[in-house]
Amino acid sequence: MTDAPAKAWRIVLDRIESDLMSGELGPGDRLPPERELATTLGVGRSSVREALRVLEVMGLIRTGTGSGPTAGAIIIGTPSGGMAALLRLQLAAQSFAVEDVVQTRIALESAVVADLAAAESPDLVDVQRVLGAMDDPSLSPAEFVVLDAQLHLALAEAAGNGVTVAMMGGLRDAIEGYVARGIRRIADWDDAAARLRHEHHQIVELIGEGQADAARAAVTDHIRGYYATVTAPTE
Amino acid sequence: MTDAPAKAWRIVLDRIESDLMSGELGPGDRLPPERELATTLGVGRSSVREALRVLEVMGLIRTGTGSGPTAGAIIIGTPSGGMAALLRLQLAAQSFAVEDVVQTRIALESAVVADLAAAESPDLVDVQRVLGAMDDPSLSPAEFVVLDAQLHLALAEAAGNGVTVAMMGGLRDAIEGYVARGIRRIADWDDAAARLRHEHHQIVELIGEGQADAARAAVTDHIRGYYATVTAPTE
DNA sequence: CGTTTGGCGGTGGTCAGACCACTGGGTAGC
DNA sequence: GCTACCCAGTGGTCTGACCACCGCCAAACG
Repeated sequence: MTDAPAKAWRIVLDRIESDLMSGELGPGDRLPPERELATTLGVGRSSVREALRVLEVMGLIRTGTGSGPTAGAIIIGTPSGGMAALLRLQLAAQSFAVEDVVQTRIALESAVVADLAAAESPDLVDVQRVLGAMDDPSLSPAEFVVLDAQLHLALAEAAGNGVTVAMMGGLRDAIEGYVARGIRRIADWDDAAARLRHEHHQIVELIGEGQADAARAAVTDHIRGYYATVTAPTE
Repeated sequence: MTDAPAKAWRIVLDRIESDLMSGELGPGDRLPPERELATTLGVGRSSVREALRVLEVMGLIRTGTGSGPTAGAIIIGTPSGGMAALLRLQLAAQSFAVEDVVQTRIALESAVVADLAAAESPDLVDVQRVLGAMDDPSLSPAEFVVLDAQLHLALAEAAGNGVTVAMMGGLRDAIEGYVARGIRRIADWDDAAARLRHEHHQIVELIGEGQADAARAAVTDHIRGYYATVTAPTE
């Protein structure tokens, strides 16, 4: 009873996780070849592959064919995509509501700007750079959206919290498909873009002035207004 | 160049995701049998299994052998575990820092209590129930920690944001292994527990009084103090 | 007639083997 | 010395097979 026969792929997953935690494996390291892992752990190669697939989708490893430094399963240093994939799938499965995702994004971003405003001398170089790039009036809506994403990510990165960066990126990625439909519906794009630009500048300014609460409120309004615009009634 | 041959398992994953978004598949539905999916999509069964494994670890489906209603791959209604698994693995891979996880938890929970305090008449029945249960002075540290987790989760659920609930649960789960070591190091457990109890009551009270900012500050101090205690120098 | 029991079909779980594409390095040929 | 080729090792995929498990149903039994 008590000893439920562990599934083969879970053996592999657990082993890799414990090796990661013990420091046996670390960022940049290469996992043993699939065939070797299989014989070592006493499971079939397909089971090993199922475990590696999970790690790959979660953004922990990168697999490459051939030989050389790029081949094999390599542990990724900076996480990327995993959070987005998870949120996107859960959103698709209706486990999450779009409204909740937006609200969570507000919670995280308002905390980010509040932290930045409270910081002694935040490093806003990247933020300022993207902010300037967005002032180009010839930007297409698609380009504008890309830069907008970069701007918000830059703010999170400036706060220095990797978890928040990953979550914010994931949250935004997950709802990108929903807002993309809305972007094309905006009648007066130039007007909307002008408002977003103004709000961006205002938020960064508030951060610079150390007004945490005001920055928090501005970001909340900014994000909520953004989604209100792109999800406005189509008629 | 442009037509990168899509990996077989990604074909399966994308197909299932699109079926989910189009409403073709929904919570409670059963996926086609692996063999049928394989022939339908023109891939091997092993590729189908790799995709399903990803969905399973992410908490989207539950697989069962045999026949009957519990057999096959069934889409889960309420997400669980996926976020925790992702965060735990990323933490193990040193992609995330424990400090960042704690900070993100503070950001989310402070937003939760602020929302609750701002709400007209929040439903705090579950919160009050767990709060009362924690007053039992005969609780062991392990039991106390379990109830503590329930309390914080109950707060998030009261706010009605599924994404935040999942993230908070995942964040807490991910660092559970780290704090478990610290719990046993607390010299004066009764003293620490008394302080935590007091802070819990205070936070709930502030929510009831609608003092959003004070509740936010109290939660921030509460969580930071908690982790400061369990990660205190061992000497 | 009611009950028990056995087999049957369909499901996921796993493994073994084979083949392919790709990459890098070593070697034979120029 | 340089070039072109071949080889070994890697992930990627498919096929076939076998097993454990479970519900269903019919046959056997009382």
